[in-house]
Amino acid sequence: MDASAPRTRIQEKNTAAILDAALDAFSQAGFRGATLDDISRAAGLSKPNLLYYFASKEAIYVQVLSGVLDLWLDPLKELTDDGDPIEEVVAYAQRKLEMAREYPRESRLFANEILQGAPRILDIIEGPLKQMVDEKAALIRGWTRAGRIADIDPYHLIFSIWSTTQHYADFDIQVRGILGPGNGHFEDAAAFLEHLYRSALTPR
Amino acid sequence: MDASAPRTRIQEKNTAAILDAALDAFSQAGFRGATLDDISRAAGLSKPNLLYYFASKEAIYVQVLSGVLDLWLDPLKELTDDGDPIEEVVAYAQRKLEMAREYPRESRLFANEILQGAPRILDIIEGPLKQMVDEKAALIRGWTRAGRIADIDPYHLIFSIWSTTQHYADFDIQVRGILGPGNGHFEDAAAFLEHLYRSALTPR
DNA sequence: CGTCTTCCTGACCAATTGGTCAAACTCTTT
DNA sequence: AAAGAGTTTGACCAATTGGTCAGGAAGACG
Repeated sequence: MDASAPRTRIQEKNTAAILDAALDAFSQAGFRGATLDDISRAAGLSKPNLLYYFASKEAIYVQVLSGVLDLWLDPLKELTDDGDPIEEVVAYAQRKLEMAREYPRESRLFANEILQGAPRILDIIEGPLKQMVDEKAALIRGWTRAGRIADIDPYHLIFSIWSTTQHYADFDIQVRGILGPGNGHFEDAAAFLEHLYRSALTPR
Repeated sequence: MDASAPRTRIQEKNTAAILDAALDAFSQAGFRGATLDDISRAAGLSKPNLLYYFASKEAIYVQVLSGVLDLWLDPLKELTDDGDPIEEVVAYAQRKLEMAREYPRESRLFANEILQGAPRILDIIEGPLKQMVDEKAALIRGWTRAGRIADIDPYHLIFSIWSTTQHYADFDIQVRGILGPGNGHFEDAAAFLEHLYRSALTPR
């Protein structure tokens, strides 16, 4: 069966349940740590039925990962030359932080994949992702040359935005262990990141 | 056998080989992803011989993790009231970056553990680690109150230092995929982070 | 209603994996 | 060199896990 294009209502419902359960499982335990039994139990289906919809564990993982990738690399596209450069960058950081809050499972799955050496998406990183980052880095370089922002390495700026924002999803347990439960710290993080990038980018 | 206190030369050599191989394996594949066969092969020992030195896979992992924790939480201790506050924070970030360069395996193992929900070290996070962070946060708060640095959330400052520096170890593949191979980017990262934190902390 | 397709399951399988154990080997010590 | 401790291994085991398969149940449709 090809579950990438559901044709009936039952297929649609079940593939959605599988992918959601799989996102849960894979993001918590990694590819190897998650089992088909876990996923099928969480999806409310039998294991053979899982494999009726997807050819293999790998196939499930790849489809989940593919969905995550689309979602994950999207916000960067919106970093454009439209408004004030500093506001653009700050807004991008806020958008990424929002993603970490709204989609922690996706963030963790991505982190897991990269940690294991990105065996399935290395070509995407070295291809489309690199290309987009190069593009945005050139844009930022242009702002620096025009004197609109401080002289700053655009690649490491982007890396720092990725890391600081995703930290609140990937290291969630650590953050909560230190700050206590609840979600209030996201407000503080937003304010902190705004200050961090505004001060780093403001020409002096 | 209790491998935590080697008594003979053979024990010393073999436990060291096992722990090193285990650090390799666990940091690359996580606890579940790594197998005793992997570890024993890399250590040049038979599997039963591994289990002569360590009671179980879990015991190996715990000992490796314990070593990593000691190493990992150390640099923060050196953040003191000795010199100029801004230089102190910048130096801390540089130290952490240096750790990411020197000990990427340790960084990844730690990241893996936290990602999986820190099942084995949650008490350390909520206890000693939280305590030390609280302490350092109070120190930084004091600097702000004295007008020596900008008004900034000390907890999120520490989180951002952790995330930006560890990113170069944990997301190494992504960084290299975008910047190309080699280690030259660590110099650029050091310069970037210095600028980032200097500008964020300088009172305006 | 009957038929054809889609959906689902119990039973089963081979491979992997963490771990055991008795026996053998080697090194140290007296 | 003999005793005794420390070290190593091959053979084995039970549990888990990804995956298969033949057949049955349930929908869709003319």
